[in-house]
Amino acid sequence: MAVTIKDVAKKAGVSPSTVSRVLSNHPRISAETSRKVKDIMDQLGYHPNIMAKSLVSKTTNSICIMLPKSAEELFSNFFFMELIRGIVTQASRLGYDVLISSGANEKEEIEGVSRLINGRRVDGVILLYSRKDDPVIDFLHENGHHFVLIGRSEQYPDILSVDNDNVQASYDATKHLISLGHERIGFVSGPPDLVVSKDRLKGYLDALHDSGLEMRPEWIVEGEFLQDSGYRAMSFFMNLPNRPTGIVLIDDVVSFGVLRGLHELKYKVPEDLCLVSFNNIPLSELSTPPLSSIDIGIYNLGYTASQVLIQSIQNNNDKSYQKRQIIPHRLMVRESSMYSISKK
Amino acid sequence: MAVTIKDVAKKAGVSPSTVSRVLSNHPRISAETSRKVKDIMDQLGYHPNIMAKSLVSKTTNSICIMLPKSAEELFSNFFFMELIRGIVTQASRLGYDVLISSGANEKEEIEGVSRLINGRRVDGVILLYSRKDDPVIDFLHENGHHFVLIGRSEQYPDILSVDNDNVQASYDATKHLISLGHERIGFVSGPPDLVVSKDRLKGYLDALHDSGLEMRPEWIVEGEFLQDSGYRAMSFFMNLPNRPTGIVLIDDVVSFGVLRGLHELKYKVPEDLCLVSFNNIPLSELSTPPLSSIDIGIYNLGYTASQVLIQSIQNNNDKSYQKRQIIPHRLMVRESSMYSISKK
DNA sequence: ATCAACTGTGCAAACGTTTTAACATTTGGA
DNA sequence: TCCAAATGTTAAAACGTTTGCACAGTTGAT
Repeated sequence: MAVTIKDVAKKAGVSPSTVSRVLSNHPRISAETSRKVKDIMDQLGYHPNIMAKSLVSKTTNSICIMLPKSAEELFSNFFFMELIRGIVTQASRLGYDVLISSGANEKEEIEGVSRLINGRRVDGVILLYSRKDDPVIDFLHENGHHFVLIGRSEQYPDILSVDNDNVQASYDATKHLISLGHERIGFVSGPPDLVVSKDRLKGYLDALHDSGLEMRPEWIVEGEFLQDSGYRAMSFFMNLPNRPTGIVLIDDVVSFGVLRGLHELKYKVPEDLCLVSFNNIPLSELSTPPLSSIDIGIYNLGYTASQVLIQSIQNNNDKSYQKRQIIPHRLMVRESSMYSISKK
Repeated sequence: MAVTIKDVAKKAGVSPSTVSRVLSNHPRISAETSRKVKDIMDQLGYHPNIMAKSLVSKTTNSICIMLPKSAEELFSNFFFMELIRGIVTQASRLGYDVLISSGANEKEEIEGVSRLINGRRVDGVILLYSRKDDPVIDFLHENGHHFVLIGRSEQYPDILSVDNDNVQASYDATKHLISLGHERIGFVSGPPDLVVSKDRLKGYLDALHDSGLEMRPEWIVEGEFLQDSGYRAMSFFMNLPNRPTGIVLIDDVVSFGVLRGLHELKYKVPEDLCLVSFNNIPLSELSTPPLSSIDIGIYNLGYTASQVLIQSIQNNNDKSYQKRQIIPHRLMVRESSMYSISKK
């Protein structure tokens, strides 16, 4: 059917081994033979069978991405697509293919990843999230598979990971409000089982503490990465007797919910409430008013994750490289936080 | 190293063939043998080697998605992620893995897809876009590969494709404005080399024609799927002597650009200009005012594309199924178009 | 009792590569 | 001139499956 290495060999009058060596640029092949074989390949339209190659070489030149079920959420769409773009771009540059796997729950996720990695279909895995106590991480770690985590693991501090300095980023966002004179600052967090929620909360608390500002439990609200959470947080905050004048939010989409609510209730942003959030998705400069946001370099996170994973696959033993990569963040100040509080 | 079918066979005291047959639920295997072999598999932690299986069965149980370089554009992020989710979900349900491929230009795209499909790494391809005269389609069609197009091909009308009835959808959007009394209606299109731009333009023109309304060339503007295009179209329209009172736009993100411009210039939506656009991305109900938009069922497009492709792979010969699937669309009327023009 | 059909299993070839070891030829230093 | 090293190529085994064919044993209708 398809043309194989044997067909090429026969037509070129050499052995299959020679053809194989031409393919891999083996140093001991003469220039003449190489030329001739390559011509025949073109002529016959030869394409190496990747499966056969993988079978014998025990390496697949592909990696897989675990897409969490939470990718269904609104927030995730931009974030994950951007991550995937970064991953695919760098992987492809390094000659790797990318598979996407997903599962409806943790059990399915493990089954999927196990099938792919134990079935020798992929050489490594990228995890796009970091839950606390994640059994998928347990599985990969215990069995010594190659993987990299986008985010941070509390269970295994020394695994390969690519992350932002979320504590610092949140510290920066909070300090930004403090520098504008805000003294009552709220925080809208994400699901408590995500490490990122914890880290950003810590940065917020640190900043308050360092500035000698009051921290009140009722100024901290938990939610999802959904605009509804923002809406609800807004209602809650605005009804407090001594309400915050500024808030830090875990994600831009949550901010959109807050904006919508404030608009409905005829509040003004930033005069009545200042907002700073995370992720700097493209629409955050399109909202009314435009949102101040911490750019976390999503594409760069994905790009670097590919890089790190493939490096680890290729230098199986070499432990010299950095285990944990930190992608720099950057506060984009826009109208939603441009309001100074004058002290009375 | 890893545990193979032979290890299982030896331990179970049967032949490798029997183990293989247990794996594929061959009818002639006795219940007792099957039980025993399966126990041993669990005990040994056996996982079939997918590569070896593919090599002999000449089928990979995977498909690939060609991610166009335009995925870098803003609009695309939500759209493509949603498509991918649909594709991956259905593929995984049918036991297929999904690979993502991309290329910086058409040449790279063809090389990538050729390597994967000729290298027998994937059984079929899903194309996420439909350009006019696309060489990737030429390549796939000429070589008789399995593929499905999300969109429509002008070159090959009878290839497998999943699409909306974009002409009708655009007709509906335009009719909606007409039914509110609008008589001067503009259209903001996308890049002219995309089939979808052409189809939506046609629906708009048909609707005007059927209602006996005037069509003016200056009311039709071409752009990209970017908010900047919307901004520019807005400036252009609002400076016309006899400007439109309503416009149909190729994409929600373009509408965001229009909204921003109108807001800056203190125009009111929908009073000064009514908007209806396409795709109904989640943020379109969050904008001020919320956008009227045609929901095209993005997830469903992806889901169906998987379904159709895999069906075609599995029934290689059977030509009985529908070549072209149309996903229903639905107009979501929101505030941006809720303004009737009274006849004078 | 006979034989056809069925049931359950094993043997061995095949899938398309890579790679080890071996071989033949050439080169060049002493 | 001789031998060691370098160069270029090949034969054959291996990777882990699937599957057509063969075979033995059982069943059941005549």
